[in-house]
Amino acid sequence: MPDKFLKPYDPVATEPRVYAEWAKSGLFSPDECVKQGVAKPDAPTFSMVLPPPNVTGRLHMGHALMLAVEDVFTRYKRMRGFRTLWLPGTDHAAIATQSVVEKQIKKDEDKSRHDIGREELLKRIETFASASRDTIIGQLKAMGASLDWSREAFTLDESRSRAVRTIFKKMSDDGLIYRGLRIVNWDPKGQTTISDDEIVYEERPAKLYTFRYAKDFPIPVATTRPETKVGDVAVAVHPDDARYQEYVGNEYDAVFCDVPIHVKIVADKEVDPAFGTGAVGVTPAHSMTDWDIADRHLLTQDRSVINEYAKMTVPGRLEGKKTAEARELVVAWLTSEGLLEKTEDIRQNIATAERTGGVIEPLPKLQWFIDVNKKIPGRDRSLKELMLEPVRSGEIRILPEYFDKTYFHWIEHLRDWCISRQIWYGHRIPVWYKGEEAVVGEKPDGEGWVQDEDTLDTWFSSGLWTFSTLGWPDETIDLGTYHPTDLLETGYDILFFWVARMILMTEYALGVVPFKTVYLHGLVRDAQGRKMSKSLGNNMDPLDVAAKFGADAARMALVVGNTPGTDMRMSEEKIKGYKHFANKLWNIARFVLSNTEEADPSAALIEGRDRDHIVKLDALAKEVSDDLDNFRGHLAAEKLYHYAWHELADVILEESKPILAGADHKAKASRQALLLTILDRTLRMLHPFMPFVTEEIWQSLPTKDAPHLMVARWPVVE
RNA sequence: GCGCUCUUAGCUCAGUUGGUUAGAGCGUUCGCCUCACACGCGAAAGGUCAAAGGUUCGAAUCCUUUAGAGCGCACCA
Repeated sequence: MPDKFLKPYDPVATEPRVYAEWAKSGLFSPDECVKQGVAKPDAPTFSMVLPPPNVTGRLHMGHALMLAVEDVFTRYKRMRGFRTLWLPGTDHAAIATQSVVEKQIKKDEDKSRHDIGREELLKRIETFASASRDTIIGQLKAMGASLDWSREAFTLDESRSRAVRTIFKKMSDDGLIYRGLRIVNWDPKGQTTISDDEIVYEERPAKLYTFRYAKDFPIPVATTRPETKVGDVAVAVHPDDARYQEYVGNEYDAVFCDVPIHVKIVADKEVDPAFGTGAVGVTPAHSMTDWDIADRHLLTQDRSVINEYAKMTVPGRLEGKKTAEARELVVAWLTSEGLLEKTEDIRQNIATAERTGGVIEPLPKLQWFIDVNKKIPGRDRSLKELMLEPVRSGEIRILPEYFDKTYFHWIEHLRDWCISRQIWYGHRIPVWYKGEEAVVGEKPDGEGWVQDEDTLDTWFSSGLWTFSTLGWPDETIDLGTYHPTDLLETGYDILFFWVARMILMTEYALGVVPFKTVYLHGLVRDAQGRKMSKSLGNNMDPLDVAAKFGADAARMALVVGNTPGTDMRMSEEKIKGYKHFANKLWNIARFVLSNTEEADPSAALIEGRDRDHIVKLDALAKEVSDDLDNFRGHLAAEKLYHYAWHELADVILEESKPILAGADHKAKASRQALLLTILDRTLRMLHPFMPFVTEEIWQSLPTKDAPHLMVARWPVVE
């Protein structure tokens, strides 16, 4: 028995060393597995892409969960002889990354991005992103992730950029991408548009004002934003509302707080007769629904009264004022004119930008969109239908299954996807202008071409991730071999952001699904069930956890009993429990090795009642394999834990003591072979969950039949 | 408003398609440094599976209703 077993297991000293040995072997790569004979050249494949972490800093426990689950399946498939690819990478995360760097610059130098300029800002972001990437890669390795580093990708590298340009051009040629004036979610703080999904609603107290535009105006109107009323072009009432029917069609002129307005009364079914006065002042330029109402009634839509800095643009006393200030001025004016009828306190949901916290100001802007309803030429289907079909048919299976309802619900309400952003970090829109001319795709030859200023929504490039990472648009061997991928494992919180976009992009570009199964994990919360966040200071850093308890312990704590789709609570206590388990394995090995030093490990020696233990273990192996085949790692882990501790240690080891000390040599030999066999198989099955400690022990076993446990054969009887 | 999920031992959660006395971890109580392990061993207490009704030979598991909690989407004039 090696001396190392005389001391308790030390994960901190062991884990980095073991990882380095794996990395050196090259066996994270399926090509190398084939070359070294641990996978057959024609073996079935199992492939997965790593959801690329944002290069905004460092990983949190949610990432650790993702890594643990994905590595479990990866290692399992690899041990079962699949040509297994788990492909790593990072995401440039446009807005998120830029806003982190911008904040830092603001703090350190009190400068805005406009003070610094596009080129310089990009340089700084790239430096930051590259440092983040290094940190993140270190964390991925510390968690034991068996990722194929030879294929590492980045959403903004040249190969991925080419994929982005290619698909943009294809979509544009198919008429699916268009540029149009629409109401967008403008974030005045971040100075960019954001998508509907990047909005967070915050409930705040607000005041609801009931007023008339003028003394002779027949209908009182309720609003929480009096300052926008200078942009009104109509008043909408419900078609069935008896109170106002006689006025529908009438038009009125008024001067509202120094601003001349022209208001028409229209009937629209969108109006809720029970809210306020049942009459809506229609402000097309600054409200999504009002824009649509104006659209239906052919009213002016471009009556803009607020600019990108959330300041008023109308002449008179409001000019140049911030909206909040303007609101007070309008209320004061209404009061002095005797037009204000009522002020009520209400609770209101305010749209804010997820990244910057800025209050969203809906503005009409010229933006790039993807049309999700238009039929794709030659396919007789819209992008929306492409997203719907594979999930509906079961070609893509979402786990837990109930999430497909959420998915359908979201798609049904999906509107055209605004893909342009007014930030600098990201894929620049591949459209080139010269005078009246515009060219989509690669930069045309000749002088004087200017590229579109905007960048693409970061999800545009991450939507390509399963195939851009495999070399698309080139017809690479990787693409043919590993795509569609088998499993996509990610958090349910990005089902729409990312999973749906991947299905859209892949179905569109390749006409196939990006993955066959979607495994959605839940959120990792703190011991009290709160979300982990910087402001609460309850974050756990996976590196700290690994340093304290070992990555194996952290992985087990994250995996055992953690059903997909369900949030979990994490605590140091829990992780500590699995550190103890790693030590338990260590001591089991110590016992077995010290009692079998001169023994023959051949399983053929096992006889009599000892065979029953093998039968039991075979049954467990079958169950665990079945669980893993069906992505029930949480059950498999629990069963193995229970077996190792309460069967192997508590029962088998205990009953072995008298046999090993006894005089019956045949029984002793059988028992010794049994112990070695069971320990060997248990370690194999635990390896996907606790790769480090199992590898470290297995290296000292006489049953060792491969260079690494990582590529040893999975012990299941077929 | 539309939709989804959850409610199982003191706490945190499992329980795969309905099938024998409902499980685990932590915690608690009692006894143990027994030559693998005190990061441990042995034993014990603890649950009308939210409530009511239904389907069934049989329900924590399926259906209906109710109550409470959480989440998503929409609205938010």
